[in-house]
Amino acid sequence: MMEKHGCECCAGRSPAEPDGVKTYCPVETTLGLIGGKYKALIVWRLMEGPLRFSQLSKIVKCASPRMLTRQLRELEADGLVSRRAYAEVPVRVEYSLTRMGESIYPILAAMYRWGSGYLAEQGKSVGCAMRPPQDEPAGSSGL
Amino acid sequence: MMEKHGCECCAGRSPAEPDGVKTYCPVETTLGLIGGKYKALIVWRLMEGPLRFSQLSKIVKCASPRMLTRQLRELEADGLVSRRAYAEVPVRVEYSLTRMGESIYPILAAMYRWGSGYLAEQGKSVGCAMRPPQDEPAGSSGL
DNA sequence: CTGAATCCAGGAAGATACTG
DNA sequence: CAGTATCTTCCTGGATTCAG
Repeated sequence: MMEKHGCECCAGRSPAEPDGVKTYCPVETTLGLIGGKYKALIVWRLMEGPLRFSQLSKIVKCASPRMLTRQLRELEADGLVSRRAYAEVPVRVEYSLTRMGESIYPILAAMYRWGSGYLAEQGKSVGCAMRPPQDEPAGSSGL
Repeated sequence: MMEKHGCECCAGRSPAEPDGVKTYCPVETTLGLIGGKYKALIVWRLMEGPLRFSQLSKIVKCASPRMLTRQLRELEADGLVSRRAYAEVPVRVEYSLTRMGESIYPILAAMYRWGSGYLAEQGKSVGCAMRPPQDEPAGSSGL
């Protein structure tokens, strides 16, 4: 996934070094994980607890089933989301965050806060399907 | 730039609300600003001080002049980078961060740290043209 | 030195219809 | 309910060439 050419400058998404050892840029990696369409929103909402496919569909209203499935599959392959199917009738599938997925919350929250400030400075108004982040435990709020 | 359709769920990159008021998702906005190719690397390196076009070319080795120019122009249009041309012969152009551009550093640093942990857990090795982030002032290191 | 102009390929994403 | 299957469009980014 995301295989590119192999140059030390953009060693982000999986270049091959001359000696055959692949290296990755942490920032590009992180961006690649949550940069996909709806991914940030999906992860954000799953922070509150597991959701099933139909519930996610309502949250990410404009995503076609195909897109939603793809994003979820990628998040699953990347180890941020886990999928659990229940053998019931009708079928029930629940998506939840892995511990790795949960651990990315501070970054999303930081982006939310910084983005809000940026938008304010640009004279634009905030409005999205995410809910504002909870205040962090004292000490990290200074980010 | 980045005009899309207009749905409250993906109200990230500039949807039009029914009443004509555009709203934006802070997280999508932030991702849009640094998500472009080489943008994170460019901003990261400019943290250390202004750089001219040729210097950036050496840092972002695999970027063609066209791409580098485009990324820089977008960063400039978004208010993160400022461009200064000196009427000399030969021409000299310096790029530097605006205050808004500098203010995004904690987010990049947080992504660097989280991404490093993620890569470690995946058994992959880190290696990129960025330099590891400096330690933050005590208190915010707990991000 | 710092780009601009042009052309092109590949992947991401949208629309629509269908299924176990 | 929770997806798949196709087809198409769009946009990002790459390669190359030329210019002030």
